[in-house]
Amino acid sequence: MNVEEARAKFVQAWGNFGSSWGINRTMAQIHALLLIAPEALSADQVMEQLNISRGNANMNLRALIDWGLVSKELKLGERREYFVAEKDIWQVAKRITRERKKRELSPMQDFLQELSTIGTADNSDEAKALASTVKDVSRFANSADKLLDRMMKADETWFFKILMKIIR
Amino acid sequence: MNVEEARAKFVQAWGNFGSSWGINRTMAQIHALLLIAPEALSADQVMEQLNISRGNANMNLRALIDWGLVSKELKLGERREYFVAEKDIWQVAKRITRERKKRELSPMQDFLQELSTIGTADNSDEAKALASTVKDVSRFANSADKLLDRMMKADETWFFKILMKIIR
DNA sequence: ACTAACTTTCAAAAATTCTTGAAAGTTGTG
DNA sequence: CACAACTTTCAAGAATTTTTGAAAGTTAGT
Repeated sequence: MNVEEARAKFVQAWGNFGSSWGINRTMAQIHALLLIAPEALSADQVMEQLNISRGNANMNLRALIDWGLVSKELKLGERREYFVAEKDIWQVAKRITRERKKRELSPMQDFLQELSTIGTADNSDEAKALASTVKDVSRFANSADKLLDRMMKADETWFFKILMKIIR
Repeated sequence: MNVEEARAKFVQAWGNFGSSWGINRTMAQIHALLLIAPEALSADQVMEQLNISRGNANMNLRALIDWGLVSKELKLGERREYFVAEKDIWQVAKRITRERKKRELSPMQDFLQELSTIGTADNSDEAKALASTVKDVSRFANSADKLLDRMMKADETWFFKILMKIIR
C-alpha cells in the first residue's frame, strides 16, 4: 500500500466512523483530509480531492468551523480562503465532546428536569414507574455532565494520569 | 401535565435522543416504552401504543434483544411473547457502551493498526503527516478502549466513587 | 398431521437526510 | 463604481435509511 492509497483509505474510514457518530460522512471526510494535510487547503482543493460539489464543501467546512475543528487561514495577498484542522487529537476530542454535550445531553437534562416536576398526586403504577425511571436517568445524566465538564477542563497529561489510575 | 402526557413525552424525547446516537428512533421509542412500563408488554401492545407496523415492532424488538437491553418473558400457559427492559440504568449504559464499542471503536482500531504498518520508506510531507495523525489517533483510541473496558467491568457504586474523585 | 396462534422476513413505498449546481451575495482592487 | 474573484444559499434531485404489510415460517395443542 502506497501513501496515496493509505491517505484515501484513512479519509474513507474516518467518514464511516463519523457517520456512525452523528457527524455526516462528508463532514468527517473533509475533517480527515485536513487532518492529514501537511498544508492548508482551499475549498477548491477539498472539492477536487473528495469529488464533491461547491455547495457541499462550503456547508461542511462551515459546520467544521462551527464545531471548532477547523479554522480559516488567510494567505498574504490572496483572496482565497484556506482551511486547516486542529491537529491535537485531545483538543479534537474535547471539541467534539463539547458540541455533542450541548446538542444532545443538555436538552435531555432540561427535559428530564421538566418531567420530574409532574404531579405527585397520581399513584398509579404507571406514574410510579415513570417517576422512578426519570429519576434514575436524571441522576445518570447529571453525573455524565459533570464528568464531561471536568474532562473538558483538563489537559491531556492530566487526563492520561486519571486514566491510568482508573485502569490501574 | 398528566401521567399519560408525561409518558408520551418521555417516549418521544427518548426517541429523538436515541436517533442522535445512532439508535434509530423507533428502537429508542420501544426501549423508552418498556423502560416505563410497570409490566411486560406484548408485541401487539407495543404496536398499538406506538402506532407502528408489526414488522417494524418485531425488527426493533429483536435489535433491542441483541443489544441486551430487552428480554423476552414467557407467561405461563400463554403462547404470546412478552418483553421487558433492563431497568437498571447503569446496566443500560454498560450494554450500550459494549455494543457501540464493538461496532465502532474496534473496527477503527483494527484499521489504524493496519495503516500503521505502511511503508516507512516514503519520506514525503504527506506520508509524515499521515503517520503522525494515525499514531495520535491510535493512542487515543487505545486509551478510550481501556477506559471503556474498565468501566464495563465496574459496578455502579465503584463508578460513582471514581467519578466523585475525578470531579472532586 | 392439521390447525390456529404467533413470529419473522423482505420487497416495495415512504420518510428522511445529503448533495448538487446555478443564482445571488460579498468583497478587494483599479 | 464596475469588475473579477471568490463564498454562500437553497430548491430540487439523489441517496440512504426506515417502515409497511402481506406472505412465509414456526410451534403448541389436539
